[in-house]
Amino acid sequence: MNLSKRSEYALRALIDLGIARELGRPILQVRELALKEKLPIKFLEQILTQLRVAGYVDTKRGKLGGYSLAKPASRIKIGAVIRLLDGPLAPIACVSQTAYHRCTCPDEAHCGLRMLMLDVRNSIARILDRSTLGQIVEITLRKMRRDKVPVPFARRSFGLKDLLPLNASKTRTKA
Amino acid sequence: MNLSKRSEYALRALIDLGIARELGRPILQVRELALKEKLPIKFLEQILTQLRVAGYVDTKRGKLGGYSLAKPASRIKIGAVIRLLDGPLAPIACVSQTAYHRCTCPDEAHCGLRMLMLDVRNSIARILDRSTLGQIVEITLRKMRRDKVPVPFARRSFGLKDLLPLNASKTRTKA
DNA sequence: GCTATCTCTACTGAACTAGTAGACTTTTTA
DNA sequence: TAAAAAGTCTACTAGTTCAGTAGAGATAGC
Repeated sequence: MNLSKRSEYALRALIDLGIARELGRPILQVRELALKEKLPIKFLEQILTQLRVAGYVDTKRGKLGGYSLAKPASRIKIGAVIRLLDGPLAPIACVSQTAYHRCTCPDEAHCGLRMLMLDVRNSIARILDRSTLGQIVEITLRKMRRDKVPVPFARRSFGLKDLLPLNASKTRTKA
Repeated sequence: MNLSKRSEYALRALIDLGIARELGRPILQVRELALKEKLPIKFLEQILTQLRVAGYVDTKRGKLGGYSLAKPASRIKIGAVIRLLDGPLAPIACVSQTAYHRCTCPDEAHCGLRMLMLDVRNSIARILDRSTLGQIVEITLRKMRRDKVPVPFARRSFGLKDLLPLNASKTRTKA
């Protein structure tokens, strides 16, 4: 019943991109994403490439380049992202809707295990196929504001040339 | 979101043991189980050993030996069996009830991914921790009878020394 | 004591996971 | 126009897990 690191990192990155866009910063660099979520940068890069190929993110090369969402967050379904990276949601292939494969049991119609797993797969799919990135971003932001937690990726307020290097605020938070 | 073969085979075996007991044959041999479910016998043996150590099945050695359920089927929770063989049900460790482990995200309380995965884990656990082997056996048997499908592991009706070898009925079914 | 059964330990090939490395291309900007 | 800063692409890898296989040994029934 595991979510792979690939999927986990992909979702974290997408959520961050969604939050950042909502706050007026449509483009983020791999470095920023990796830093914020403490992920290995090169691994994250690979994952973002996968997301680009699948049409979830756009990229811009060169200086001031980076990644952005390729479509409205409300149209990105979490279930689809997980299926892309981890394969089917179903615990066993014989109850998968998207990648059905017969199992070895002699009689599917009377297989107790199958009935149970079908229940599980439907329950998982109901949640993941209905929730969108948009919802998650919205809920997260609302919670952060309610609890007065500083939101990440706030718009840079000093024009293109920032007065502070990117990690300065991080270093100074505790001081 | 995968169920391992280990868990799958374990559950198939337990269900079979439950059905067999219900039909008056409390003990089954590995060979019978492997044959019915088409599983590799030595692998299944390993799994059954694990189930024995955990107290789910009893064994009897020697001729006429075999495996039987160590407790009432109604007291065997599917979730517990899966946890034994596959580890926690939760998709990520930071939402596990039985094996919680902090993740790398900076703020658990405001992590959108976590909220979502908590939902998924609860949904899975709700199903698997509530269903018992007894329920599955009961439903399976009822379905089989309703559909007039021949039930497996019917009581041997000719005393200890069967007139037919074990696989004869299987071979002849189609003829 | 023979035979059929479970028991225990060790081994293994293949696939997967979670990365790392580095040369290359593209864009900005000084 | 060239340096710097970004993403791109391909290849590699250590470690782990999965799904078994193998075989000698213990035990019980006949």
